Amino acid sequence: MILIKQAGVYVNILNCKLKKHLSEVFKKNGVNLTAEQYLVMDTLWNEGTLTQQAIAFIIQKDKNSVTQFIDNLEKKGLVTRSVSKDDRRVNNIVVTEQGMAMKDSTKKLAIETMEKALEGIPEQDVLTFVDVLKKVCANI
Amino acid sequence: MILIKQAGVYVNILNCKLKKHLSEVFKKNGVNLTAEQYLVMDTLWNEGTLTQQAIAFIIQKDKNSVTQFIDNLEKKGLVTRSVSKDDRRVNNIVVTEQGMAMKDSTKKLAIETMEKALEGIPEQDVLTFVDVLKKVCANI
DNA sequence: GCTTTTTTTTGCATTATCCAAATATTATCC
DNA sequence: GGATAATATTTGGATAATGCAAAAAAAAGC
Repeated sequence: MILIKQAGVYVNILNCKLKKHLSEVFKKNGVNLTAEQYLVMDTLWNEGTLTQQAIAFIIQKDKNSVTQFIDNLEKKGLVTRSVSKDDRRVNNIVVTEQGMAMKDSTKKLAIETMEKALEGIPEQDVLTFVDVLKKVCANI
Repeated sequence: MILIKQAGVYVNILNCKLKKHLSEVFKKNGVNLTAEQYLVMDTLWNEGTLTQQAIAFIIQKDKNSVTQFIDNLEKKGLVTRSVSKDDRRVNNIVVTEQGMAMKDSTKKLAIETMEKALEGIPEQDVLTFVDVLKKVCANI
């Protein structure tokens, strides 16, 4: 019972710490991205060009938030909006050269940060952890 | 490797969903609290009167955030600041009658929300989940 | 007593998120 | 074909969480 309540509390605390920590690691290494902006960039790096709606679906944020993320990433020159030829309501979000140039090093930083965070935790427990995370996401 | 990266992503998504969902449940039941405000109230309900610094330590937020949480809770009439007699720099944060009146029903709502979120997940996995959450928090 | 430390506040900035309304475009229905 | 509905995105306005730096007030140390 107590444990159940703690789950929510620790998810909150952990999220906060992870975001802050990742920001610091990025900053130290000259990467100017918030956690959410990284989320978007990583999605684009993995999936290629996507519409804003598709991004919103994948990272499970609402459309207004995505509009803002793209605004900020565009200001930084990392992505561009390109109106779709098929449907002119749609923006295709394309990673720029500058955005691609930082891909490998930035991904590496993110992975190293998570590896350090998960240090000393048995692999099986990490598997369970991610599995529960996904299931709870689906439950809500 | 992919899995490790996912952990951070899902912690972010889950936190967002949990906060939103809890807000909705609270709202539906006439409880006017954000997730963070609930965190503070729950801490005070459990521990009794605390200084702002103690609250910040327990919920692991910074002092400025706590100042704001207390401001908002005070506006809602749920807590009061009471200058300590021992050390006049210190505010003792006291839950008001109104704050105490909502304790049981609000706690119940929060627990039920988490129970639903964890529905269908084996108890052993929930234990591992919370254990990993705590360990990762400690790692950062 | 003077300096340092501690607790909290204040002001200011950014970011994430939400809601509702507006815009532009496409799809549908009669 | 033209009115209407649906879709993708933007905009404006709001709240909230967080961060940083400086200020204020009180206590502690020497």
